[in-house]
Amino acid sequence: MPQNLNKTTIDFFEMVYAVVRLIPRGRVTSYGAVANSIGTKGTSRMVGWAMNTAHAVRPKVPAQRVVNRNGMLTGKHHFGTATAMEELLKKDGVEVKNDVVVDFLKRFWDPSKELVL
DNA sequence: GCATTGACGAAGG
DNA sequence: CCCTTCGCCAATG
Repeated sequence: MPQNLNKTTIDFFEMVYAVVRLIPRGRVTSYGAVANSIGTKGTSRMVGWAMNTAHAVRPKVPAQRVVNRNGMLTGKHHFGTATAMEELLKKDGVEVKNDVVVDFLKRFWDPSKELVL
């Protein structure tokens, strides 16, 4: 993870936002992966919780690129409309079918893994 | 300051 | 293989 992300100096939410914003267009990741990338392994739930307030943060956090480990859009309900999250993902070039990201494994983007460069 | 909760995840039955 | 339970940890009441 970026050296700027120090949980001693930066809040947990800020770290989550930073990682999520680094997700490339057309790729997705999971809450657990984000949590792991920022050091706090077992905070996958809080990652989702952070996404809840992400909409109020500038610049907007692409929370639609973060799904659960199955690639399911569990947080779509928090996007205002029922199809908002799918639409955003579709704009990113990510196909969504039945609330699940198609080819999730191929589109999966591991922050801690691909961020190291 | 204790109890509940949550956009999760892994393990067990 | 589906469903339940448990663990995780920070925020919230």
